[in-house]
Amino acid sequence: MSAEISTAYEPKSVEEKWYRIWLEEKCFQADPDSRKPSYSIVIPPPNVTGVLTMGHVLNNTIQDVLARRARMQGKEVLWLPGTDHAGIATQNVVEKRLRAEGNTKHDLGRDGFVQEVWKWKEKYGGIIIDQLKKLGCSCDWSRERFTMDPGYSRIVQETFVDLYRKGYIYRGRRMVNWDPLYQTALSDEEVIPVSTAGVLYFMRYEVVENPGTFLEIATTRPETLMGDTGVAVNPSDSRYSSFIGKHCWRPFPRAKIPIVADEAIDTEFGTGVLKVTPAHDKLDFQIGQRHGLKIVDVLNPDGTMNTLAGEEFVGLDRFEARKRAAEKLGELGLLVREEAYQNNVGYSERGNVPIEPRLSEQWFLRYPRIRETIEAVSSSQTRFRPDRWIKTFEHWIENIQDWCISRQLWWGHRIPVWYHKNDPDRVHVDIDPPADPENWDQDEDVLDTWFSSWLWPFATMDEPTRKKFYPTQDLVTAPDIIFFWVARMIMASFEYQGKIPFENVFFTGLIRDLQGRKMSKSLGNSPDPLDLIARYGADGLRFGLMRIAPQGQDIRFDEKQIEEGRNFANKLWNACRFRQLQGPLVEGVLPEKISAFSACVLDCLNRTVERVENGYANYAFTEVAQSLYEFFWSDFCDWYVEAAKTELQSSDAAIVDNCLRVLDFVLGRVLKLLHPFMPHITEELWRRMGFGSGSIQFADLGNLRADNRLLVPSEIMLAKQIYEATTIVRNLRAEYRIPSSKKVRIVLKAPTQNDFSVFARLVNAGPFEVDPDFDAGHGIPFALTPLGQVFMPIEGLVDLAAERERIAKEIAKLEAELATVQAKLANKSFVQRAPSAVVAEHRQREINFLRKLEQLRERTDR
RNA sequence: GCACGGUUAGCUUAGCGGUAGAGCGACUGGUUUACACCCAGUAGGUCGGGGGUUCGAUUCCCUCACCGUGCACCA
Repeated sequence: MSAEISTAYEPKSVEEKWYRIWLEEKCFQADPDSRKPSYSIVIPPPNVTGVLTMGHVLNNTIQDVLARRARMQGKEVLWLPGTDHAGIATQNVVEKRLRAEGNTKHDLGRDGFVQEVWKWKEKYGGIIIDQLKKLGCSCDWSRERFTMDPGYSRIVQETFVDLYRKGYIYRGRRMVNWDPLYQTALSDEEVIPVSTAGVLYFMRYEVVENPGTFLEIATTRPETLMGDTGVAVNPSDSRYSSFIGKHCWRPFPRAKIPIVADEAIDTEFGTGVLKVTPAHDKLDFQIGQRHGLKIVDVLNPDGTMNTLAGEEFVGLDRFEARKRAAEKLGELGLLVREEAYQNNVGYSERGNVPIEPRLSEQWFLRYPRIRETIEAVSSSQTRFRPDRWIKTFEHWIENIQDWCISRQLWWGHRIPVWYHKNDPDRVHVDIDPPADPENWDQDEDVLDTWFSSWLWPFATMDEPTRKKFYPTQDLVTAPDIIFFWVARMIMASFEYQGKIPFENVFFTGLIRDLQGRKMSKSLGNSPDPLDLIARYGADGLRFGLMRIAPQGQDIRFDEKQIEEGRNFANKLWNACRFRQLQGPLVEGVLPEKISAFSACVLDCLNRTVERVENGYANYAFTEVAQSLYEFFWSDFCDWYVEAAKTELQSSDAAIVDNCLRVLDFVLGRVLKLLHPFMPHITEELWRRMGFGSGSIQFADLGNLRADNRLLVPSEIMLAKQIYEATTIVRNLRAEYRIPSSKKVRIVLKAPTQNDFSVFARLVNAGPFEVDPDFDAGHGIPFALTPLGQVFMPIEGLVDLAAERERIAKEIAKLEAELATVQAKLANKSFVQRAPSAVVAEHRQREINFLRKLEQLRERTDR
């Protein structure tokens, strides 16, 4: 027998111990040469700067559940981990450190800075990897990848070169989203619309040809008026048609600008007149193109005004300049009025500053394989779960714009393009530099981080690994990166592997706080998962979270739920402790000696296995966790173990023996079923109890159900009746305020030969009698149970009035229910149209109610 | 503006055509052969409002309100 188990489960040492052993035993390593069927999943690579958040916990717990279950199903499992170099985020972290030391990246120069980032990465990067280990993740760490590993980088560059040669990648001077803080272009996906309280300024421009006549114009951005090179109205707008072709005076710097007609002008908005600033607005740029307007850029890359804005504005921040421009308009008598105005302003996702539409030279990708990608998702070749995300996905991809893939950063994959020093039109696009590098300059930009992430599922695998494990089975991710990542991976996979990258995409919900707000650093409403692990254990955290994470629905996080997870682990621990105190394990349930209670618990187990399997089939992890929770706590601990306490005392050795066998059978199954959710505690108990010498991770999940021959319906029914009767009698005791610890005489008035020792114990009877001829005196507390009439003769307590009142209440309740049923049965339409089974069920209920009422009335009438 | 979710006991939620279920919290009682991270029991719900379909609607349809998310607009 193993050492005795302590009374409260202490996760810390157990979790650390097993994780260490799993790594030592290389339990998580995937073998491409294995003959077993494969199962694979690639981790959504967290930022190398990242620390574990609740989102990661949710995400990675689900992946671990899937991976561990697959392992137990006898599959060769690859869960491939790694981190993302996270261009802006990482560069920013290192720049901040430099600034703290009084340096800038320019002091180091490009190469020096990049080296500095690598140093930082080696020293501090990837903390999250260790945190994932604390969570128990069964990743194959021997295959950990980083998006800037030499091999990975090479694939990124090859991809660029290949797409360039195929004509998908091109360079162009275009309007892009400019982040003035980080001073780089961004893709459309990195711009977040934020509802902002602003001001709509109504100003007036004088018409050159009609002095004294003014056009009134509404704008939110007066600071860009120095870049106005035109004024536009809708050609159908009769208010302004006479001005088309004439000119306005731009007030400062004073200049004549043409009045043009353009369909894009909304006559309803503002005054119906638009000032056209082609350098600082996407729509204005298009209008400018159509009418040959000049482009005057009045902003510096950092969001301050440049010399073209005029002397008094130079160097002012754009928001300062806005105020100043409005003031100046006022001084000139050109500001008509100001109006409070709520509008959406595009913010940089990373920099959290308003982005600036800016004309610049950038690299763009025209997406490949769009049709195949739409088709793969629409036809469920890659299946989205829940499938409502298909619509979102289709809408995005059908309106897709070319992807701006260049970033003005130093940290990242440098664009493999060189320009000839003497002949700028000569470009060299290749993964290798030109043979005469001294005559060439390499492009200064790096690629968008997502341009490396979109290759993740296959760029992380070598050829033999791909052969065995690609495409992967499941991808688990939050829906907020459906465009950034999921869609693009499918396209890349079609282009380079000729197939889908994953069979299923499971979109988790977002974790919110109890007020429904997103968790964020600035709100400080995000609990630290490591702190939760320290207090509740990784298993408790995992199970608690999984039990409240409904399919594709956002999750209101409540620490109470994690506490319940810990409590559940403790319950499991103690149930095993109870079992261990009874002696060593006994394998195999014997059909001939099965008790009613055993049959009942095995029946419940089988139903639970059914629910669990359905849950997994539907990716309904909450359903899986919840079924296991209910079965184990309620059916097994509350009912079966309590019943077992009686059976284990039986003088019949066969009964004792088989009860132990059933306990062991169920516990073994429960440990296996729970292992994907609570890997550490189940491993500890599995080995400590002696269920197997090897790791539970590889225990066969094949046959979890009890043999149907054990499930005699009449026996199951008997157990259920006894349980129901137990509740009724406990209820009766409570009504009479008899402490649950106090033994009290219980008489079952029924002709029967069954053994009621379990019942007697469950209701804490002392003594318990079965007496078909019991002479029930008046006022003796009484209840109707499925076993028959139960009396509770209490010494010195015969309160006729109280008992009568209690029964009267019960009668009233029954009568109300009876009335409902009878009303339905009296309804001809119901009897005729409802399915006969439903009608029959109602008739049966009517009979049952009548029978009960009769017996209750008998008690009061006497 | 368009689209997709959600609205069930004080809180977190399950159910999704045929007697509304759980956990937490509240209340009552409890050191009973593991577990107070526990056990037994009680109270608490016109299932967001209105209309429709149906013998019957929390469940299906329409509509409104509110909350959330995405997309578009964003002068």
